[in-house]
Amino acid sequence: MADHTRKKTRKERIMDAALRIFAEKSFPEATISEISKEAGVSDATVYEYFGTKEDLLFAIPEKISNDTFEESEAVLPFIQDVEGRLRAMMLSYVKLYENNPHYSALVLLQLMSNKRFRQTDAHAAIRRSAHRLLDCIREGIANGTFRADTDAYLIRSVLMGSVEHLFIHWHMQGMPKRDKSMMALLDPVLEIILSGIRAKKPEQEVVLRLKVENAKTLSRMLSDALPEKKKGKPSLKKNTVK
Amino acid sequence: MADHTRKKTRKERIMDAALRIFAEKSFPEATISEISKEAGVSDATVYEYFGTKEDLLFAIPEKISNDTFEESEAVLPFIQDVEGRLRAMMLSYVKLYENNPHYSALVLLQLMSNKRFRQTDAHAAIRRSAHRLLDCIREGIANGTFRADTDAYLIRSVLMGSVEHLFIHWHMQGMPKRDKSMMALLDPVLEIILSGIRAKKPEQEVVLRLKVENAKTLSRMLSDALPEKKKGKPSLKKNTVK
Amino acid sequence: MADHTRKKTRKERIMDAALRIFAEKSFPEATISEISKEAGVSDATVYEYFGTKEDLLFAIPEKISNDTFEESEAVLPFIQDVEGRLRAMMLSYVKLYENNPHYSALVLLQLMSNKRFRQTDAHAAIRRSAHRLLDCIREGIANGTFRADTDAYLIRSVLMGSVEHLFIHWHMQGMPKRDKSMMALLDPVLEIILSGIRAKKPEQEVVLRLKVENAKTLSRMLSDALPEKKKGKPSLKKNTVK
Amino acid sequence: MADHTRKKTRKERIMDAALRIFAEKSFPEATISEISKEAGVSDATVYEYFGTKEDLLFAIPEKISNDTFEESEAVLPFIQDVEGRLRAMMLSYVKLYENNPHYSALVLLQLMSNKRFRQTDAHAAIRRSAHRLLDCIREGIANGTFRADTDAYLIRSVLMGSVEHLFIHWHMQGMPKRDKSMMALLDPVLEIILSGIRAKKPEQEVVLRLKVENAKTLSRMLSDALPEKKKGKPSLKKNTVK
DNA sequence: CATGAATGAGTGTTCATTCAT
DNA sequence: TATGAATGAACACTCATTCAT
Repeated sequence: MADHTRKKTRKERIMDAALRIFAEKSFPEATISEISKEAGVSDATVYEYFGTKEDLLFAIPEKISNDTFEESEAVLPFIQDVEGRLRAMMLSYVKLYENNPHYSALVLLQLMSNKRFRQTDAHAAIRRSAHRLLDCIREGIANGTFRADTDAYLIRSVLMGSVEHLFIHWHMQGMPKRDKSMMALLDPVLEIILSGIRAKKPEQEVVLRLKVENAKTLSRMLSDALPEKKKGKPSLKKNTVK
Repeated sequence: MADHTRKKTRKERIMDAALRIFAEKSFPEATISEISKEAGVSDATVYEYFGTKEDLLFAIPEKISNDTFEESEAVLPFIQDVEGRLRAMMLSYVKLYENNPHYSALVLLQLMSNKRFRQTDAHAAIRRSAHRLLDCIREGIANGTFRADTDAYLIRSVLMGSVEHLFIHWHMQGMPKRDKSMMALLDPVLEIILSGIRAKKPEQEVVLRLKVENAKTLSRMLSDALPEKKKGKPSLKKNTVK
Repeated sequence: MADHTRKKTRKERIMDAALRIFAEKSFPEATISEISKEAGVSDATVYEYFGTKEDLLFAIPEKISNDTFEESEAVLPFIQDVEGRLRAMMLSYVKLYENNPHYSALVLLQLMSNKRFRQTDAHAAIRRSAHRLLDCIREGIANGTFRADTDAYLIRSVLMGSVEHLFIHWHMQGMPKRDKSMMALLDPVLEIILSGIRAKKPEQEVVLRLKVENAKTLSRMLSDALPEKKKGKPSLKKNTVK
Repeated sequence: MADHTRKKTRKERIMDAALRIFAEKSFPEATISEISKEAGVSDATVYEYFGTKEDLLFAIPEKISNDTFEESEAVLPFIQDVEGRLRAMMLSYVKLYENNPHYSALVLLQLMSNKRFRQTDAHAAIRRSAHRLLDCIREGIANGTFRADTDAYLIRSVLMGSVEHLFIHWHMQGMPKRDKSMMALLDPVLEIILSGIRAKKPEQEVVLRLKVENAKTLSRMLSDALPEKKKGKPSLKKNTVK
């Protein structure tokens, strides 16, 4: 923080260049000498700091993901309600991805499908973060925020899949500037998904949702209805689709 | 269909081999000579049929996606309701991905992030298919199936992102055999997402959700209420989360 | 044999160039591209024929040593006496080394001390040939040609060490033309070494080595000796030095 | 000698490390940084003392061979007989090679075939030592110890080639511990070679090797011979083999 | 059509060596 | 004197691609 102005070290310059070039050309098509040139060092210097081209690749998310997830974790204890925490976590993803487009391109388009990356500390940090999301959803199920029949894994997949898909397409369209930032998409997405799994609170719902257009008429209807239908069970529940 | 038993042509053998090898090793790590060996032809023969290694790569989804989407399109006219058509389209994705794991690995893990692939006929077919999905969602909005304030793009992203995420993870875990096939995941996912955007049909809702425990009491309550509140609008609708 | 005039194949040209360059500059200092240039092919063509720089290195003695030792083996059955066979074997070494100076430089100065070369078929051929030498010496000991107390291993070391040393020095002096060819050195060397281990054949030796200083005295001594010792065998054999 | 306990200087530590590593891995495969690490100094420090990797290589035999040959030279004046001096010189080789296996591996397996090494002071010392050997053999010829027709160069080659060959093979078998030390091989080798070139001392030979088949006949022959040939020197000398 | 044979172009990686501190 | 940091210069090896047969 204090050294914002400090001249970047060689190592940082190399990682910055590598991130940009790996993200834009893909790992196999990027060459060490292009990276070293952009960083203003020699090829050999890259190998001073990173033993291997792949080591350099993995060093990037290693640094970023650790920084990010530690940061976001710090905020969580201050948020009480499950949905709020869920939103905070998703927001940290979205912010990270939006503020570091090269990073998100790298992770979403290349690293996620790299087998060796999945054995990396960086990927472990990502997994840890995904696990917290899962735990949070489970807590929501346990405390009645979400319906008891919710499949926590599936919800997580829908949540992360949605965000990832939005970013992947954003990247594939060349990251167009949009009036709404990517972050503005988060709440609608969350609302769609969460509204699908929120536990219904029945009594309240009657109270809340009842909209009496004409009380007199209703009163009459009820009176009329009473003698005839003892067990007026106007059906349904039709909750499952089809 | 009719030629199931016919001996595969050279071209088909090459494409089959290429699909498997590209999917398993990634495009840059696959070599023409490995493919030609598996196909039982010479390197040079591969170049007889496909001008370039990349041409061969793109020829694969070209063929598959055209076949598939034409097939699935044929069914749609027979399905009247929007949700049914939506489900049919999603199902055709899921079936394709699950039945052709090499193909889904190739498309989801490699091609999606390939810039040149986006200028391909194969990608055009994929876009067309994605566009039909969008149209269907819009139709649902127009005909009142979905809420008027639904963001069709967002819904499509959530739908496809969920499915893609599920398949990507399935691949990255080595495509484990699961008791429920991937297809069984579709309905829960759809239900979560669609239930979040279905238009509430107010009258029905009153009818549907009202559960009158004691009609007499209610009747009395209403009578009591009448004189005081002419326009008894017991608040509510509180639809926004939190 | 019949195709002496035939144009050399690429493979042969590569091996020829490699032999010369490896011998003159040493294996690590030789480069593939120098070899390929001299052979008139591309670098990649070298790798068509030889998987590795080291494979190319080992392919050279592989070919030569097999050819040579089979050839020399063919003559041996026609030579009865042990010394003659020994000489024939040594001669085949010397001829090979002298007629293929690059080959002898390579083998004597570089390959002999190369650990991986010792696991090679070429080295197996060399070992086989060295073993025949040993067998021959042993046979000489068994049949009385050589003294019974001869250390066959040691003799072989002395024989081969002598020849190798002579060639190493010949090479290190830049292979000077000499009035006597290297082959002319073989017999003197053999004579020195073999004369050191030949079993003495008593009768002949008497004739040959007798030097009578004083015939009268001897005559008298003999006369005196006659009655007593019919078979005067004045012992001796005293063969060990010192 | 006096400074056995003194802490080794940087320079010595570097040379010790270099000797071991050059010998074990070969010069081209050894790296400066491995050497400097083993010596406990930095790469740059190596270059303080030795201008070049090759300079470091040549500095090692330079030091050792000077030390050794000066030492051995000191003893020679005390040995009168030629064979004794020859033996002393050969022994100093064998001792040096056996007590400093790294050194002998380096010299015999790598330096001997290095052209630039032959322009080195170290090689000059080796040549000087080889020259003394030659002088000694010549002296033996001159003073009648060795036969007049001995080829001094050839004898030296046989002597040194034998020792070198034995050591090379010892190294190539991984320097096995042997019941007889390498030094114990020297005398048998010397005996084989020298016995092949020793001048015959006639009297002893008569006494030792005389085998009289028929004393009477011999006696008569001698009597007959006496008047005619005062100094009957019956032929002989037939020294060349076959 | 099919292919064996050939190669141009390229890249990751290594290390001896330098030099400012 | 000692060295940490930096690099220039190489080199083995790979592979998509071509083309004569």
